[in-house]
Amino acid sequence: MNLITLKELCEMLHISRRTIQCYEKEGLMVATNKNKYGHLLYDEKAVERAKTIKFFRDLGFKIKEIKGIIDASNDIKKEALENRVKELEQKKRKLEVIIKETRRLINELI
Amino acid sequence: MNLITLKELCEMLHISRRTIQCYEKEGLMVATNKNKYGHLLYDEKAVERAKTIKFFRDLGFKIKEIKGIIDASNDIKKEALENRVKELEQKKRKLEVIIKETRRLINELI
DNA sequence: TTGCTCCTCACGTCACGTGAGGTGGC
DNA sequence: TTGCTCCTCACGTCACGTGAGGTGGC
Repeated sequence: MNLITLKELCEMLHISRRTIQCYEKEGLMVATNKNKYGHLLYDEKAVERAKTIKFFRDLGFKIKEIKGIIDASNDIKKEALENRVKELEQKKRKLEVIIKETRRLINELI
Repeated sequence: MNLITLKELCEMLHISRRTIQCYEKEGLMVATNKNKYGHLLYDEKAVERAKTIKFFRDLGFKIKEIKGIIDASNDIKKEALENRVKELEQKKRKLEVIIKETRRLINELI
């Protein structure tokens, strides 16, 4: 049972202490334990949980939405992910359009 | 001098009344006038101003950043826009990566 | 004792969203 | 008088950011 500290977890996932604190307050995850000094500790399962939450966040899901799908069936997860992929592709197309528009504007600003 | 109402401005730009109110409170723009009933009115210059602000917002600039560039020289604007385009392309690449990852995950969830 | 790290609140931030309470013409 | 539209506050929201104040080992 390898336990890591909150700081190590944050460095591993490239997120802040406050972000993890937010996940915990919303009930999305819990620290595995505390050491004798009161420092928060996380085991591998907790680390995986945090990674999953971050993955959903990167996909643009809100914390409350994540609460609704992270422990749901594969069918529900799959549907949510498929819908999200469609939205992300929409977003990507919009990004491409605005990048082009901006390029044009930059050239006009010579 | 064609004046339009706040509602018409909002419909034209596909943004909310509250969004315009926010731009105005931050000092980014002002209503041209009010009619005798106190309704807010905007002339073509104000409409163009609002369009420009929305364009910068779509590009991801914060309101305070917009305050710093909207009335600046073309050189300053150009630099800000070029930096932003680079960031948007970064964002686009990240989006592509996460879309692929999600597709892979969806297939694993069969 | 000093410096360093961690912890737990809790207010701040950003760009609006969402009423609340009031006005004016029809 | 009723219904509809607009207006101006101002609190709420979301996901953290940023101290504040305190603890414990070295």
